[in-house]
Amino acid sequence: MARSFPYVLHVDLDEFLAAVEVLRRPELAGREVVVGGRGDPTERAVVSTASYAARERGVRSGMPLRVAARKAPDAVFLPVDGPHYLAVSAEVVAAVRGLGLVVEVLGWDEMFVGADTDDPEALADRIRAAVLDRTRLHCSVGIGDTRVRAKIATDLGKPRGRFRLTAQNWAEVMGGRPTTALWGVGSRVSARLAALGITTVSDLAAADEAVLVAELGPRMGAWYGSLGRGEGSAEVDDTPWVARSHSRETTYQENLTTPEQVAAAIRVLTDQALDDVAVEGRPVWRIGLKIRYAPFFTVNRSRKLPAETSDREDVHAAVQRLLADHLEEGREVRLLGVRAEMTMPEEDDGDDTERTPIRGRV
DNA sequence: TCTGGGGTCCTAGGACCC
DNA sequence: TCTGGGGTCCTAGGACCC
Repeated sequence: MARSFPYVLHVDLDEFLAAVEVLRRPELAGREVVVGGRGDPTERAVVSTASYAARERGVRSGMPLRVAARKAPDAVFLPVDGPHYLAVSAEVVAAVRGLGLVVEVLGWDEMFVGADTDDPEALADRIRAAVLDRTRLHCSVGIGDTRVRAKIATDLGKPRGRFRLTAQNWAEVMGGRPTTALWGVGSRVSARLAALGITTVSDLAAADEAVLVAELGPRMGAWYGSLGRGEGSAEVDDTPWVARSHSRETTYQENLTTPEQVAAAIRVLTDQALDDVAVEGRPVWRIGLKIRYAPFFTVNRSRKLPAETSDREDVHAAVQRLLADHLEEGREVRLLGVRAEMTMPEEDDGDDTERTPIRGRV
């Protein structure tokens, strides 16, 4: 159930993937550790998480492993071990739920927690202690009177700390920062805002909503305005997430060059995506295809199926048709992806749930 | 520097129907 | 012969997040 709280806490593990790997290999403590891809810095892959020591050398999430290796030649490179992180993540969530709190999981390493208390700092400390006690992992906690403020506050408390960000200190703490400091404003939107003369959070907070709507659309325009003021929901919803789609994509170490190679690779990806769909037990109603041609030009194509289906061969046939209709032969292929969108279970509550643009999990 | 993988949501434009 | 207005469905593309 979704419920509003006086305070929302945002709990975020510190250097999660790297910290988990250090637990498995204590001799790595304090060292430059980079987790990404298959752990081979000569491959086409990027950094998932770098330890704080590696960050001091300039290594960042999303950076190509090759670049990371140049910046931190002595770093230890490790492969991403998703299943293990998922298991550890479940332990972290259990530690917080064990305190009798309402928890909304956002991803592997973060969650919102409902706080009905006069002393949110004390609760934050209890959470940090419980997580450390059960998993030997450190986390940081953001305290806010909205979800947005809690989420942003966490970074201000990192590492191993906490920070309170509410209507009282929002303008003072955030006003002078660039709009990209906000959760949901990336480089593209910040550039469009800058063209309107809006460069800081306080600029955005004071911006004319009509101007924002004209530039960014009716829904998003209004939403960005409130974001600049830190306003928004203070709800925490602990109902389990229902996935809308599953997808698989692969960047090939060597580009694919023939249509036969591409068709075979698409079949493999479709099978993998359908394995995830099968766990959900819901039919597929739409399929998507992603093709990244060399050097780096990406197209997405999708198609609604003539009828919902749970038959694997139906989906295979549809994906192969979509591919045949859109693959440009003679161009080398760097990445392929297949997405299957599933029907949603019938909703129990008819009223349309207030959905914020920036969501998603993992 | 040479750019992963798994997701979600929003917007715009064309097709089609009344 | 040149032309409405509204609504819905579908697809492509964009943006963002972890």
